[in-house]
Amino acid sequence: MKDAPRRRPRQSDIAKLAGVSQTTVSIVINGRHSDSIRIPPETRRHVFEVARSLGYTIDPVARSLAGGMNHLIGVYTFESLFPMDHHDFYYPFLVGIEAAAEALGYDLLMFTSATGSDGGRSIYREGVNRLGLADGCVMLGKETNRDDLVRLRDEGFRFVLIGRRDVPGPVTYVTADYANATGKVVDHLVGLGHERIAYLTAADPGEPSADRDAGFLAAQTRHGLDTDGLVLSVRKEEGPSAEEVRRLLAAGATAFIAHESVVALRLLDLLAGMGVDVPGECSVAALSDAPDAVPGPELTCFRIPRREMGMRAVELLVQQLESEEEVEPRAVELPCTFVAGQTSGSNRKES
Amino acid sequence: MKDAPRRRPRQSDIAKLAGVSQTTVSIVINGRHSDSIRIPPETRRHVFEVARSLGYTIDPVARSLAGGMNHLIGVYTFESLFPMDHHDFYYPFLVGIEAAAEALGYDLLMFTSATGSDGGRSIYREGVNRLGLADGCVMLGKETNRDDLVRLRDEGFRFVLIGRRDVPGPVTYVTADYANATGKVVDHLVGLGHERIAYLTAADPGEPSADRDAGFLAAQTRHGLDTDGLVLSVRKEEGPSAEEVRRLLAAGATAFIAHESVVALRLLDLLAGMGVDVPGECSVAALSDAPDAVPGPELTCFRIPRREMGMRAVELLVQQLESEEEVEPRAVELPCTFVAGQTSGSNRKES
DNA sequence: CCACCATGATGTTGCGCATTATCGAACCGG
DNA sequence: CCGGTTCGATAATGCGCAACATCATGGTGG
Repeated sequence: MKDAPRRRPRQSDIAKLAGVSQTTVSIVINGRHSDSIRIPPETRRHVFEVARSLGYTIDPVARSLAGGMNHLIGVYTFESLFPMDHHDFYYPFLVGIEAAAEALGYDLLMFTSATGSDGGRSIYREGVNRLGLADGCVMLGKETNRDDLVRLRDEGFRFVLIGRRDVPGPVTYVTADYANATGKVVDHLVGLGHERIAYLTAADPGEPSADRDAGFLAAQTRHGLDTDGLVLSVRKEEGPSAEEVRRLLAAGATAFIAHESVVALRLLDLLAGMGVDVPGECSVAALSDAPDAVPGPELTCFRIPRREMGMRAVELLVQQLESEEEVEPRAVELPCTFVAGQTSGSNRKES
Repeated sequence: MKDAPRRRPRQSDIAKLAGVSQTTVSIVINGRHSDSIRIPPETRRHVFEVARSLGYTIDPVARSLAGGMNHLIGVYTFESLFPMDHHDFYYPFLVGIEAAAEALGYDLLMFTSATGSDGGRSIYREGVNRLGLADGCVMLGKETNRDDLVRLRDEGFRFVLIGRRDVPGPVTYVTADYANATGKVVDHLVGLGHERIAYLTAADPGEPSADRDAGFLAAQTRHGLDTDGLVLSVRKEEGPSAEEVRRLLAAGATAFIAHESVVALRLLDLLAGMGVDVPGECSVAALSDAPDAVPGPELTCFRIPRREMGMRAVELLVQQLESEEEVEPRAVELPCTFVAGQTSGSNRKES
């Protein structure tokens, strides 16, 4: 009894059965009657009944085409969206993005096909911009291609970045206030009596690192700290060597601040290996959050409000999309929350 | 220099600029030239160039309406897609889905807006089926609404389920072979000399639970086990009570099998509290995987191949989408891998 | 009895694309 | 020089819906 693939019922089907016009059906279904457009309750009920009996559902595609917006927010990442190792990195952002999108009635379009043959991702593949599928886009990830971004904006495409980018011209982005948060960490250590603070900055550059550096510099000036021989550039993958740590200790360091929590954790291991007690003899702090499920003492650090950043990004984007006029690009900085943790204590070495 | 909100370029724009017809543009863009439809490479290149210079992207909505493919795979979950607590549950599926989609050149459309006012999700909200935007859909989650699924299928919408569903009529789904894996766990325990095995099944029903029960039943028959007074129905949220565990021990249980790893973990705590040594005096096993980042001994259990399930689901779906004729619905069962773990040992109580 | 207005609709158009059915020109053998 | 064939394209149509402009009817006041 399998008849030809049953077509979905359309408004015109309802119209025919109910003895009204397709226009009327549309008005009734969308509840668009008002003072100027009147459909008596009786007719409305009738149309609804027929619609129900047919199992009618609006075709979102046709509606979109007629109306303009897809109600789709693109999510674009420059790396794989669901990586095994970055697990804890993207996830909180996505949680926020999903929550906001859901609240605002948008669906999420995750771009995965944009991967080039070289493995790297690019927005423009064969000159075609897949992103256009979405009404606007939230962009996430570390290695943003500036040229692509500029081109995107010049095409009039709406997007919001998560993470600050120094792009020529105005863009809207949401970031965390790394500079301030860094300042608070320094304040904390200084408040504990530390005067010789070793600073392990990130070797690979980027705007977030720059912000942390700026925050540290400001705090350093504020407290009149001397950092002679106490600054070290460290690669995330390698961490500092034991030799380097020994040198910093020899230079009088009583506290360590590392950009990456991974580096801070490695530091803890090294110090333990040297018989240096943390936080008894020496304090360690990180300028980002520690991975959730890592055993060991809680780091002195700050939490990056990733969830909130995701939400704000979507909210800003939707605001842009739904306003008629051009919206001025905005930069939003969300505060980080300081975590005292258990790896910092008062300085016992009186200088 | 701010001009009126720039419209997206359309095929007709390209056509005008390139001096060809919109039809030609469509053919070129979609690479639909063949023996019968010929466009010389020169013209093609030209059209592509103009398209690129305009930053053209296909409008998925229009294309959809016209009956074409969007190269969009929908991902629909009956609960929040990125939940904080289910973190480890969905993620591996998504990893697999993304990988397969990327490999096959599809983008992912995550449906979040389908959440009803009651908080629960339904495909049909106010009679609107958003899913139609995607070419097909991968469906994920625990509380599938059977009626919705049947309706979807009858509308001719293509989808693949992750997780088995007993839906009237044929559907394609990918699941794990829980029955077999359960059997292997039982075999393992029996091999260690256990004859009195307590079985903690899930109180809230569902196909996966049923499969485990079936697997257990088969193994029980195979080994001639007596389970008198050893079967307990347990709610995941609560776990068994200390009293219940004591009763099972009194009934001679030397090993426990729990559906949920959470329950198994709680069991471990309870046994420890009673001074029962695991795995010395008593063994514990789970019929699912333990959360990754949970401290404590590794559970005897099996790993559900979530990543692979996600990949297979996408592959099956794309296969359906890209074949001309109707594809016979298929049920795929992927094997689980047994994990010996550290919570089971040989039975010391000689019976 | 007509002019006028409120009521309750309807006909038409177009969103951007894919598809179908054609069409003109060039070429080629006889 | 003409019928056929290949090559390279095109005009027209429709997908399902919303927006816009328009229209028939009946009652009411003058």
